[in-house]
Amino acid sequence: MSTKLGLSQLKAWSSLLVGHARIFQKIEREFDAEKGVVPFHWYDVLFILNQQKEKQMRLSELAETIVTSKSALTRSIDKMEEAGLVKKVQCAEDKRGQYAVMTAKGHAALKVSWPHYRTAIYNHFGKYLTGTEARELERLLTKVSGPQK
Amino acid sequence: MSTKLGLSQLKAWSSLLVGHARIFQKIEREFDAEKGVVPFHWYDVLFILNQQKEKQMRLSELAETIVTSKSALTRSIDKMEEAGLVKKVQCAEDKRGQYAVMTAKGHAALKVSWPHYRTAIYNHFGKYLTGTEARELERLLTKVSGPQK
DNA sequence: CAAGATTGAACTGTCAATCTTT
DNA sequence: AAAGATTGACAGTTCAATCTTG
Repeated sequence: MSTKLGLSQLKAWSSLLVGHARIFQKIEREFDAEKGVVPFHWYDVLFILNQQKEKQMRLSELAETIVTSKSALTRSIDKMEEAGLVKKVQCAEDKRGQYAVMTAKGHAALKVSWPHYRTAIYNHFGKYLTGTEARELERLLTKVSGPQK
Repeated sequence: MSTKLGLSQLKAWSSLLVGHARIFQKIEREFDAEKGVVPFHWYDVLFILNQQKEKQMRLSELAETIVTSKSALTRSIDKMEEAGLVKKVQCAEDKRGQYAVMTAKGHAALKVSWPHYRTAIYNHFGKYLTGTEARELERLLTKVSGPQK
């Protein structure tokens, strides 16, 4: 396997590191004291669950989707369950499995949080891109994250 | 302040989240058992120090450069000092300040680690991009991370 | 034995408080 | 009072070990 890492690729890599860190630093800074706005990781979970019919998903599948580890997800989901935003339900077909199911309170939290995130994403990310640039950035980031699995 | 976050911008945002997470997951996975290869954050520190004349930098400046908090950096640098890769030296002009200075062992660790990172960055990132695409990705990520400060 | 999920122990990062120097 | 840096307490993450079911 070759290792021809060119200078332009290395600079692109560096811009990914720094750009991602900067943007996140700014966005997370905004929501420290907000009321009813859930933390980013929770938002991610609720966002994905909301896309599913039945508003539920298997834990292992959810972990893959939001790109985290099974153990980290178990702990997040337990916290979210304490907060009443999801509940865990045993799988009927496969007794090893668990579903995370979004509750009404979870759906409400998603709705309350979204305008805040939308504004932050716009102010610290979206407003710097034209539509064409946004589509090109998406294309390149998708390409570069490689084949699934 | 407006909140016109378009769909293309939102999709670009999502690709940044997922892309970054996927690529990092793969690269970090590769170095669990490697010998003499320092963790990513340490590599970052050594890389930056190596660019400086005198191979040293003030802690607060270093924290800004690698986009992390002062307290997190203090803890990293202390660990790196334990491992002998840097040492801390009090600033002569400003007695509040500390320099992180790369040691010979630190420089050796940088040299040992680099080929591993170069290969990983190539395999999980660089190889998916042509030179033109890499330059365009860098341009967009730099633009989108906004004005400094 | 493998897959889904959980847990304990150790580690790392974060926030606010603190200390020293400017 | 503000800046550079550190620290204690705490929350979140990771790794390997474990348990249950397939």
